[in-house]
Amino acid sequence: MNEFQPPGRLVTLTDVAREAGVGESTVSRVLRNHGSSSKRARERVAEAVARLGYVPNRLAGSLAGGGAGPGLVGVVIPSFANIVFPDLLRGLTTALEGTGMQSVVGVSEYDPEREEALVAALLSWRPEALLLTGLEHTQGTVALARAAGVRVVEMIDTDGEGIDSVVGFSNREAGAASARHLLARGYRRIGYIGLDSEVDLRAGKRLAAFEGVLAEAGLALEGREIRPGRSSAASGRAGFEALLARHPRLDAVYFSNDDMALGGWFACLAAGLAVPGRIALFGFNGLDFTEAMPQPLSTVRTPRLEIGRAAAACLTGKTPQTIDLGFALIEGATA
Amino acid sequence: MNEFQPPGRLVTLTDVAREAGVGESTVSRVLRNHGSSSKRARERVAEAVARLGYVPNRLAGSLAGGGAGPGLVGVVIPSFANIVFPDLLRGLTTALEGTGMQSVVGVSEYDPEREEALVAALLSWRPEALLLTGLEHTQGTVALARAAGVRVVEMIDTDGEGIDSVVGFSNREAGAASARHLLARGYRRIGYIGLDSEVDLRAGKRLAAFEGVLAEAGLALEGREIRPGRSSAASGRAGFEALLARHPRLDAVYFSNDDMALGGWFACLAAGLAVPGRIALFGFNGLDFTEAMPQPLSTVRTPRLEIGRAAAACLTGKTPQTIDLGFALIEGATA
DNA sequence: TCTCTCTTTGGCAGCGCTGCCAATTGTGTT
DNA sequence: AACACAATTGGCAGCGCTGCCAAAGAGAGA
Repeated sequence: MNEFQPPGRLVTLTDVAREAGVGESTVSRVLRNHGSSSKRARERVAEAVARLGYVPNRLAGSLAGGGAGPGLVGVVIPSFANIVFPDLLRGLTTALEGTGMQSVVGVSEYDPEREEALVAALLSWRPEALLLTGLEHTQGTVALARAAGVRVVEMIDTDGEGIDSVVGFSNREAGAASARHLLARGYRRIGYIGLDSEVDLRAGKRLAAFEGVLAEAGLALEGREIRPGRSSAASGRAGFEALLARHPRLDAVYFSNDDMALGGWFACLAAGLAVPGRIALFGFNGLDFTEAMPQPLSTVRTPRLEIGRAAAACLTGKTPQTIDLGFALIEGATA
Repeated sequence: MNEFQPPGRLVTLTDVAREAGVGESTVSRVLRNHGSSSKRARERVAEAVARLGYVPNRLAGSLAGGGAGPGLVGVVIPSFANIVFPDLLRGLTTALEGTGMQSVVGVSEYDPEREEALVAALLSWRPEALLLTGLEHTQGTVALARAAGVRVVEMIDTDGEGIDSVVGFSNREAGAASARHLLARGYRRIGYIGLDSEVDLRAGKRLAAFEGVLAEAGLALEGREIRPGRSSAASGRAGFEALLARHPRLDAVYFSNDDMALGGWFACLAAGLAVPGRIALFGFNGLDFTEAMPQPLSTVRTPRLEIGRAAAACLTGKTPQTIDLGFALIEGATA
């Protein structure tokens, strides 16, 4: 590498051209392997690049080429604190690997206004595509996304109208399936533990559908505990203990998330409550640990990695797509 | 928003200038709130921007301004699968919020070569700074990072020489402290369960220091189980069962990660082994769930969020820094 | 040897923006 | 009313690269 660069001025393509004794366009062509070039030119350029330690400037490249070549993908997720979203990114990154695209990530903290600001900020980097979470956005977000003229993929939820492409599963159906499962197992005095539905809209949809099924059976939630902050085992445990203190006769609890359910299970263990004999537990997401539990958690497995991967596939697609990847009800041993 | 844009041509600053009836430089100045401008100019520009739905092109802006204004930050993590790294990103993103900087994330899958390729790719977007994980990199990575002329922050590990800035804690000391704790509690027949140390180098350092302390006490690991794939409760449980089958007389197990330890605890529960009476469990990371367990897990809490936050602070710093954020040994109830 | 075609090459405009500078306008002073 | 001075403004070069095009070189065939 060249250690004699005056700091502040990086090696440019022009430097490489001079060093290699060829024209700029030749260097450009060789580097992008685009158009024809002689073997000799390719060698000289490669040498010069290595000698100078040239790193192309994609800002300039994308600007000049009108976004030619693989570029950036803007991604907005609500949070890093819920494992769901890293899982999404994991699937996405895996699938993006090899395309040369890089993701620029923004975190909205479940705030639609912040999401809008992030979308504007991300679009200013002229990404090739925009990935959002959920279907609910501000008008401004929708307008920005539409006007950007790039593929937009909304992930996770399929219950509603998308801007462009949608990849996910039906949260409503997942909630309904959970309720049907509990009813089929004979549970009637059911409680719910989750976060604010105004914040986690998908959990809100599941809960609404869950309650809908209960209502059809002439039942209602016997109690509910809405927890502040993020989803965690500690919060689930505290919520469970509080809920059970208020409603001692509950025979099942539906959690918004497996993390929370794990906390509930810990609480049962600590209090010596038989699961599911005394009380049944039902989670959501199908996180890894659930199957390792002495009694596997009854839950709904969501295709998080697959959503990320499918979203990546959508990005490059020519036409908008709507993909429902479904979910799987895991019977487990806790409900 | 303007719905009449011929697709493919986005609104430019020149369009805004024309619409507002002012010069381009005026628009530029107003938008960046840089230099002086009259109230009238500001209003007209704001109107035009709103009317046209203008989104600035930062590719052009950064190119022209020599990287002026808040830009991109390149981040390379080994994986999204280990909660540690999303936690890092969470801290980072939180701290970056409001600076206007956006992070471009690459995942190396613990492969140094891939890390090098990612660094090259990220640098081509001319980020303001580069965040790497750990201190071990290929020569090429180091050369690229050095030549880039930007702040480089290596996160998590402080056991060694950094390229520029370093934020983390001593993995060696964490391993040593864990061993001292187990020895002090009287455990002598100790096993280890973790992933390949060649892959997770930090875990390797912890284990080496752990074994070093045992050696000083005239002891050695009685057995070890190296698991393929990623860290998970399921893997921890399977590893624990396998290890205990081979070494039935173990009285304590040190896990490379709390996830794995949770799996071990599940195994004990399923097999009816008293913890820590029959066998003690010791984890690493201090993940959220550990404190919600009926017996809180004995572990070492690592300052993951804080590392992310401190790294963000380093980015903007004028001089390289080395920050050791330490760790906390959590006595818990399993060892 | 000469022409015709195909390959390879370099020059240069321009992507959208910012920095610089000179020109213009407005304000306060005597 | 004429002046100095500050605030505001627009034109234009140029950031590093790519696309286009015309020019030059290399073969191939007559």
